[in-house]
Amino acid sequence: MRPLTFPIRAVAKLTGITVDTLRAWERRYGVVEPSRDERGRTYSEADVERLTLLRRAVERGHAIGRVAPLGVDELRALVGRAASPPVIPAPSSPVTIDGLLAAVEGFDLDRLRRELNRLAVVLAPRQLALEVALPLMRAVGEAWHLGKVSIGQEHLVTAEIRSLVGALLRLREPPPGAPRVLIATIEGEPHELGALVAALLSTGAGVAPFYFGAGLPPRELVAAARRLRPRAVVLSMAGAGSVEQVAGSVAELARALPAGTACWVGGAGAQASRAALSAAGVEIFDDFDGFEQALARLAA
Amino acid sequence: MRPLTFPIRAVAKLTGITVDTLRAWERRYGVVEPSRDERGRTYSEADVERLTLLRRAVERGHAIGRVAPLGVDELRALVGRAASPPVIPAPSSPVTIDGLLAAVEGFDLDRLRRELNRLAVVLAPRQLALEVALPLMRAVGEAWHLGKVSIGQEHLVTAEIRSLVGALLRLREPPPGAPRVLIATIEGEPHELGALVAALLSTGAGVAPFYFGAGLPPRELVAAARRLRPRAVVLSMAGAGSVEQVAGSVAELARALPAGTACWVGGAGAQASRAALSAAGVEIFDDFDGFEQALARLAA
DNA sequence: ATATTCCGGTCAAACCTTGGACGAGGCTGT
DNA sequence: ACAGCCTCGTCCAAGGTTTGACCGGAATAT
Repeated sequence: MRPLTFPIRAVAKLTGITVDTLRAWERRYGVVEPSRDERGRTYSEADVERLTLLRRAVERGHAIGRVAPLGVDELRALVGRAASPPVIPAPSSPVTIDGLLAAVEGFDLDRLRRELNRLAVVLAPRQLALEVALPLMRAVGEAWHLGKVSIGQEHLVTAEIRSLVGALLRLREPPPGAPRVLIATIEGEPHELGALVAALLSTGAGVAPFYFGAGLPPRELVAAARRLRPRAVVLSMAGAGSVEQVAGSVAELARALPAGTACWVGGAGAQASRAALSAAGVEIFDDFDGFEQALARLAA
Repeated sequence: MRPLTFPIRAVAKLTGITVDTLRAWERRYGVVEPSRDERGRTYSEADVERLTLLRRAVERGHAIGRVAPLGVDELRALVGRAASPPVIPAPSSPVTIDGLLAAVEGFDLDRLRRELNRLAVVLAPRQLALEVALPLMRAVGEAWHLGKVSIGQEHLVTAEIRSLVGALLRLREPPPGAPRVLIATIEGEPHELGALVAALLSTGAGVAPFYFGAGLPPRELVAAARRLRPRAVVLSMAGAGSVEQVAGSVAELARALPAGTACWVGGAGAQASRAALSAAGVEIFDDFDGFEQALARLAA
């Protein structure tokens, strides 16, 4: 393949040096020696890198006349990365679930939605997922056991949170080239909140989630994995239904995944079927903390 | 199944190249060789991809005459490897803001909010900012000049967009160790939309924005820059008010910034006071494109 | 009739080239 | 302190090419 070359205009955009200055630097200091063709200067990639370094050096106060004759290595040393220490500590405001729960108990959907939106604006998605969505669902579950909320109310709040998290999910575009994970819930496992939270955490960790929703047959997931080539297939097992059957499906899936694609499972159901799952090569996460660490390893 | 083909009009929409230019490119450089049927040219999907790449290359400063003979792979290399497998093709679907404008004209805040939220869910933040928020504000401004909307309506939609973009901003947490920029509007410049968009673009580029809002005195900004040590202080100058005075404040600020912190300014007001600003060492951006490239250089 | 496409010709704006000049800021010697 | 010199980004002029857009006329389909 022919080496890439750039006309002066493109170099100006890439380096942030104006066209005039570029020519002046070349004329006066021989900063680079681009080759020419009938259309004018053609810079090489090496030229562009050198110019970028020079620009940075100048930005830091060095005179162009002094740094112009330096070699690339010297320039690189000159503009070496400076990590900057001072970070503003974000005051972590305690979040109360009580207000939300009260809204649910009072069937006050409006208030619930308002509160959730307010929190969504104030909190980072990760915080929202871990400190609001999950505790709220847990609280609602307990309230249901106590007979304080009905099954209808539970569905209501689930739907609400689902749509909120779903919206958050779409709002964050992963960086290009980020590692991919495929996130879903397997056939027989209808609770998708855990999967949603996993998707949200993925985006926060610089991993691109492909969220497939709840109740996918293993075959579908395998087919999807073959096409998308994710680094991992992430499944959530809440463990409310028939754990054995779900675990069986997961094991079947894990064995059929292409090489290079791991199978990660979290949730109470996963912990209940630890033996069967790990025999099939599944990695089990006991909490979202471990999951986030695994994500960080992927993104690194 | 017959392979998909597109008439010239559709290709123009898809690639963003006008019909005339499309024909000129073909005539002069043989950029693609679409087949013909009785209606005219029929472009293949490959043609469309090639043309899109060419357009991007031209946008980045390459001369069409020079890049025309290059192969698809070379073009892709030239344009940067943003080409992950096209799982989410993200066709640059032109978003219409007519509905939004109609909602504003009809004082239909509910509908405006609904529409904006819908778009916020569907579109990536970058797209939302550049293709919805900015054009909408421009359209509202024009409608105001024509007397079709009142100043109150303008404030309404401004507030709405502001809160939406503000929410988006908080939703994205930058990766730890990312380079920082400080974003604000200087004393005397009340329009903060440009600054908000800049903040949004920063997060997309892997740069952590510290957003300070509108109307900061230079002294405050310098003090903040001293503590935070950002790589750049980014200011938006819409240029509605007294441009000279604002430019003076910006120049004052630029001279007082600590070494290693650049001063970047964008907006119509910046272009109007180009001379005074660049004398003070301010870097001026004519469009968000240039700003994004500068961000990319920071993050690199 | 109206709309779309075709083609070739034409034109103005943008671009690249070289070389010189201007001016703001910094350094130095008196 | 002040004049003089140097540095360096920007601007200009002049001469050339490139390129996007527009025009007019013809063909064809709705």
